[in-house]
Amino acid sequence: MRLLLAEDDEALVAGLKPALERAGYAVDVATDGVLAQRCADSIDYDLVLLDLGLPRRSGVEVLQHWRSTRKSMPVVVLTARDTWQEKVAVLTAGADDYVCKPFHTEELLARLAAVLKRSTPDMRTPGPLSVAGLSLDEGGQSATLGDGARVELSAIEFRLLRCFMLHPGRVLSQQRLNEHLYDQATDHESNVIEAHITRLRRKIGRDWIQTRRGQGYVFNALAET
Amino acid sequence: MRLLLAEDDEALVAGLKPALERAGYAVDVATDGVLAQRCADSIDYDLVLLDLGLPRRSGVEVLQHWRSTRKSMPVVVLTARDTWQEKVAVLTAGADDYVCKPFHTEELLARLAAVLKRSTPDMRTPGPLSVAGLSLDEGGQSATLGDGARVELSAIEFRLLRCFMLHPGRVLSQQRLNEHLYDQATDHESNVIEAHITRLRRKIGRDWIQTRRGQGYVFNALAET
DNA sequence: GCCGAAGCTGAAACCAGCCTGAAAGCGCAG
DNA sequence: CTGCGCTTTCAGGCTGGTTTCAGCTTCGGC
Repeated sequence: MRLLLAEDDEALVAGLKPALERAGYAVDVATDGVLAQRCADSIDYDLVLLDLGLPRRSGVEVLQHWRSTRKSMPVVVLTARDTWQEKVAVLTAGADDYVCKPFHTEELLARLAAVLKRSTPDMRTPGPLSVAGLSLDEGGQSATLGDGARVELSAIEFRLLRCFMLHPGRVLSQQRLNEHLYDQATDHESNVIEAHITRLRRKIGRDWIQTRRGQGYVFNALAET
Repeated sequence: MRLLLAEDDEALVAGLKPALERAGYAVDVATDGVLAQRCADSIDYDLVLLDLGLPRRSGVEVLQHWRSTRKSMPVVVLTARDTWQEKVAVLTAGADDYVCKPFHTEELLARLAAVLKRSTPDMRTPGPLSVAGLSLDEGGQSATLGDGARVELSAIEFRLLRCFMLHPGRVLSQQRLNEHLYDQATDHESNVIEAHITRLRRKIGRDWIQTRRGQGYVFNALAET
C-alpha cells in the first residue's frame, strides 16, 4: 500500500507519517502542490492524502489536474476549514473523503481503510481478506491456508502478500511491487522482490504466485485448468 | 440508482426523500431496523442511507448483519452523535461514509456521489479491448476467447495481438509490426514476426489473423465467414 | 503444370530473466 | 554487548521466451 502525504505542516507530518507506516503504508511526503502533482504523475499511488492549503499550488488545483488527466486513485482531503460549502466543492471536484483538522489519528486511519475498501474490488466485506482458501489476518501478520494451517509472515512478506491478494489475477511487475513495498527513499537495483517471492512461496505454497517472464507475477491465476 | 433510506425521523424523511429523487435516485424508505434489514435482503440497492438510531434494531446491528452475510452495497451512516470513537466504530463495522446530523442536503448528495463513484466499476478502467468475441485483458496480460477459454500470452505475443486489435481490418505490414514491437535500434532481417504470428495463431486460433501475401496481415477481416 | 517468391513451422541455440542458497548487513530486545 | 531474526546482496544455475535456421508448404504468374 503506497500512499502520498501532501502536507506542508511539518509537525503534522512528523506525527502522521510514523502512524501511517505503523499501519502498513509506504509513505511518500510532498510538501507543496507542485511536488505533490509531480509525484502522483510519475507513480501510481494507492491513495493520496491531500492538504488543501499547500504552498505553490492549492490542493484543489492539484486534485482537478489529476481528475482531468483521468488519474483515478482515491484522494482524501485534509483541511482546517469546516464549512459545508467547501465540503461540497471538494467532493464534487473528485475527492473521495474529507477530514477536518484537527482530527484523531484513529479516525483518519479508519477513513483511509473505508476509502480503500471501496476502491479495491472484492474488499467490501469486513474481516480477514481471503481469496479461494487463503486468508490474511491483518491483526496477527499471519495467513491461514485452506487446510487450516497458520503461517507467520514477516512484515515485508505480509505486505507483499496483501498486495497480491488485493489484485488477484492481475500481473504485477517487479517495479510496481517495489513501489508499493518501499517508499521513494529506497532505490533498488537488486532482486529483493525475487528473494521475498521465494520465501513467501515456501511458506504459503508454490502455486499461489505464478511468474510471467518479463512481465511480473500473478496471484491465484489457477482459476481454471 | 436505487437507494434505501433507513430513517425513522419523519420530518427528515419528508425533506430528504424529494431531494434524493430530484437528484435521480429511486428511494425506498424503511422506518425501523428490522424493515431496513428485510428490504436490503430482498432487493439489491445501489446504496443505503442508514440512521444509527433506528427503533427495533440499531443501525450498527443491521450493518453488521449485512456485512456478515457478504452484502456489499455501499452504506452511508447518518447519526447525531459526533464523537470520533463512534466514527471509528462505524467505519470499521463496514460503513463507507459517515455524516453527522444536522447536515446540508448538498453535502449529503456530494458524499453519496463520491461513494458511488468508487463503488461502481464503471469508469475505473478503460475496459478490456475486445473485438467480436476475442477480448484482451490488459491487467492480466491474457486473452479470453469467445467460448470463455483464457489464454496466457507472452510479452511479445501480447503486444502483437494488441497491435492487431487496435487496427482491426487494416493491413499491417511486417515492417510496421516490427516497428511497433521493437525499438528502432533493432534491425531485423529475419522472420521473427512470422514466427510469432505462428505462435499467436496456435494460441488464439488460426482464423483471426489472415495473411495478405506481399502486403502483411489483417486482423479479423470478414469475421469467420 | 512449373517455378520462384513468400510464408509457415518445428527444432535448436541463445540469452535475459528468474530462482535460490549462502552469507553479509541491519536493527532490535534482552 | 550479544544474539537473533529479518532484510538485502551476491553468485551460480536453471528456465523458458525469443530468435535463428532449415526444410517445407502455399500462392500467384506464366
